[in-house]
Amino acid sequence: MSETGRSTGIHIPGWAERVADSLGVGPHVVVSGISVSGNIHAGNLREVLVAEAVANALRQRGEEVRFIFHADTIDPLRKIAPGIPQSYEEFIGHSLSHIPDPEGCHVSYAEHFLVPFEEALLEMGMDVEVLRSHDLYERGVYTEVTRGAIEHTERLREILQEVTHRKMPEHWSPYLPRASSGKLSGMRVLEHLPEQTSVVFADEDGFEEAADYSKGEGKLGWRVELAARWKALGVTFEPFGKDHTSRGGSTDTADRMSSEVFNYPVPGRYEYEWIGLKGRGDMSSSRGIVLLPKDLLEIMPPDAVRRIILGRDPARRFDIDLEGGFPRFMEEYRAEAGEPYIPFTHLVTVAQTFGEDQDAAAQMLCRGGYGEVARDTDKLARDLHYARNWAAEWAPESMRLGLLDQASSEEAAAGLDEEQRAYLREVSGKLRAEMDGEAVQELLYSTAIERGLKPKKAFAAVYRVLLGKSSGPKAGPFIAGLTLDQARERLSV
RNA sequence: GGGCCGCUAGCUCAAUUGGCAGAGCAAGAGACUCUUAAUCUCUAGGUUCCAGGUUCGAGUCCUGGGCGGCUCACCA
Repeated sequence: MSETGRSTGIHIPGWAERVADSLGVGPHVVVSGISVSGNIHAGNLREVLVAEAVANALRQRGEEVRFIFHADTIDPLRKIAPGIPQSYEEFIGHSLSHIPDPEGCHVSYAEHFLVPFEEALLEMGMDVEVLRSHDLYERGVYTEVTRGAIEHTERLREILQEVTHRKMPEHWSPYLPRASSGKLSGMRVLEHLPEQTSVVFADEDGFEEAADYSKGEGKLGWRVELAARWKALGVTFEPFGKDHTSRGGSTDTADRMSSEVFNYPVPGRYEYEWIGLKGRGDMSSSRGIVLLPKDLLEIMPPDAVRRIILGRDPARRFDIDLEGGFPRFMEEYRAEAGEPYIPFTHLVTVAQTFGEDQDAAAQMLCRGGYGEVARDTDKLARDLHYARNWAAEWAPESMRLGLLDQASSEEAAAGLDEEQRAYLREVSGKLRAEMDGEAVQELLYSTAIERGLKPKKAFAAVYRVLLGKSSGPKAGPFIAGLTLDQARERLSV
C-alpha cells in the first residue's frame, strides 16, 4: 500500500470515501467554519474531523486539496457566555476580534478561544490552514463578493424573505458596517460607493459615517457571508451541523444565494450529528459542560481522538464514554493497530502506583510479562501519562488508587477484626525487600491459608490498610512496588 | 409541521458493492489452592419495529406505516 499523505497508514472511513466520490474532480477546497464566541469544544472538533477525513479521501484519490479551518473571528458578540464578566455587555455587537480577552492572556476575545483549539489541531498533526475571518476581510479577500452582495441587495432580501418567511426590515443591507463605536449591528446603510469600495451609513445616533469594505471595516451578515465565502474561497465541500441544514435554515438560504446571486455552484455537503458526553449530558457551553480537544489529548493519542470523535458514522449521534467504557475503547483502538500493547486497566494501576517514576513502572511491567512493550521508553512515557490523567479525571472510584497515609491506614486498621490484624502483622514480619511481586503474592496467599483465614478476607484486610478499599489491583506486585518501609508501616497494626 | 438519525440477543452495538445474522458485556454450566471490571473452557440466547414490493437470495434496495431521539430563523 502506498500512501499519498504525509502521515502513513491513513485510514479512510467508508462514509468519507463515499462523500469524496460524490464530489467530482478538483482542485478542491474543503472548509470547516466555526464560531469563536466561546470554548471550541470536542463537538466542534467533530466538524473539523469530518472535513479532514473527506480531504484525506480526496488526497488519496490524487486530488489537489486545500483544507481550511475558517474561524469566524469578525462575528459580533451576541451574548455574555458563562464565565465572562457582566461588564462585557458593552461589547455586545462588537467583533470578537476587536474585543479584549476577558482573561487578558491573548490579543482578543476571539484569540482567547481560538488559540487553544488551534494548538490542539497542531498537536494532532492536522494538515490544515487556519484562517481568521477578520483577517480575510482586512486583506480584501471578501471585497469582490461584498461588492456583489451590496449590488444585489434586493435579490438577497427576496431570497431571505422567501426562504425564511420573515419580513426583512426596510433598510436591510447584506453588509454590516462597523461604526466608530465598534458596533456592527443597528446601522443603516445609505449609499454604496463601489469605486471607493465603501458604504455611507447612519450610525446608532443618526450620524453619518463611512466604512471601507476592502479593509475589514465591517462584514456581511451571516447568511449572506456563508454563500459569499463559498465563492471567495472557492469552497467545494463543507460539513454542517444539523442545526444549519433544516428547512429555512442557513444552508437553505445560502444555497439559493450562491447559485442565484453569486453564480457559484453549491459545495458538497455532509450533515453530521452531535455528540454527547456520557455521564455529564450534552455538551453545552452555557451549562458549563465543555469537553475541550485538549482534555482528550491528555488521555489518548491523536488518532484515538479522531476515532472517538468521529465514531462509526458522524451522521449518527452518540455519547462519548470517557468513564467506565473508556478502557475498552482504548483496548480496541490498540488492538486495531496490530501491535502488542499493555491492557489499559493494567497501565492505569501501574501509573497510579508509581506516579512519575517510570523506571519502577517499567520494572513492574516486566514482571507482569509486558517487558517487550515497555522497552520503548518514549511510548511508555506517553501511555503512562494518558493512564495517569485518565485515572485522575475520569476513572470510576473503583479504579482509583492512592496509598493511604499512615494515620488513615491506622484508622482503617481499627475497623478490622483481630484475625485480620494478626494476619497482617505476620505478613509484615515476613516481607523482605528482595521479594518480587509473585513472591509477595505467594506470601499473602499462603499465610492466609496457614492461618485458616479465607483468602478473600485476608486480601480485603490488605487493601483496607493500603488503599482504604476492600479490593484493588493484584496485591503482590502492588506491594512489591512499594518500599519495604511503606509496606511494613501499614501492615504493622 | 419540516429535516436528520435510530429501531438487530437482556444491554451496548457490528454485519464490504444484496450472499449462511456476529462481537463485547450480562446470564447459565464447568475449571483454576490466588483478590481485580479477574482469567480460561463451554452453553444458551433472534419473526433484524410492522406491512407490502424488487430479487435465485433483503438486516441491507423501493413504497407505505409505527415508535423513539435530536434539531428548526446566528449554540456543531
